[in-house]
Amino acid sequence: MPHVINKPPRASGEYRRGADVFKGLGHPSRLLIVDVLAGGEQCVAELTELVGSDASTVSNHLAVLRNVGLVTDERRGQHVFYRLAAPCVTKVFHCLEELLQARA
Amino acid sequence: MPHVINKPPRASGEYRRGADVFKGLGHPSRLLIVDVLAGGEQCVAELTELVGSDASTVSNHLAVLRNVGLVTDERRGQHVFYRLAAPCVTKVFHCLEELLQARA
DNA sequence: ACGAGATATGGACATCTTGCCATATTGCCA
DNA sequence: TGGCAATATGGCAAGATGTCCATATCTCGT
Repeated sequence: MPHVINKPPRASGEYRRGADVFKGLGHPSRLLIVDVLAGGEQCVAELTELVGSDASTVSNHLAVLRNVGLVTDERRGQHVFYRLAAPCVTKVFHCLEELLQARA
Repeated sequence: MPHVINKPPRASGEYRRGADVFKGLGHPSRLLIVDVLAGGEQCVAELTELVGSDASTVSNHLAVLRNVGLVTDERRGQHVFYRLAAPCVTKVFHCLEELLQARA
């Protein structure tokens, strides 16, 4: 994304796709989910427990994350397991930590 | 943020603050602005030109970015210059690029 | 094939977000 | 000081989002 590397600002379409990814991370519950998944895959039941919201709500959040490509799902038996689609998300968290730190 | 490093999932308050930062990046115009700022500070007039929206709209976007701590502003003469609050944001962009790549 | 547990989906409602307009505010310069 | 250019702010209407409930779908064990 950075035009630091590729001089001219990107086409608006790219910004929209990129913004959608960040929008996916822009909700406390989804951020919690992604943080948990950074530690390894989890089934929906477990995630629902951790988030503490209605199962349908969590399912919706997972759909959001799936739609923007942040996570992938795999059914095994009667459970569906979610995992991060790209391990790189972990690095994004480090950056976020830096940011929050800097602001304080 | 990652509980990969600091085992237990963080307090909900932290997730809210973190989510707010991502929410700040979760809009095409704001992402464009941040991308431009990654190349160096710019005044509002220039950013307004690049975004192509009403000046008040751009001003609002800048306020959002400022409120979550992503950018800082400095008045010099009749212009207000914005710059990234943390250079680390550039790294986040690299991660985003990786993500978009992986999904394609 | 049936019943139960686990997820997903669709509807309804409240809330937040976005964009533009009109209107302040601020700083420069004549 | 008056006026102009650059930003910011408040208000409003349209659209997007978040949450829950009810219901559908899928998988397994019996």
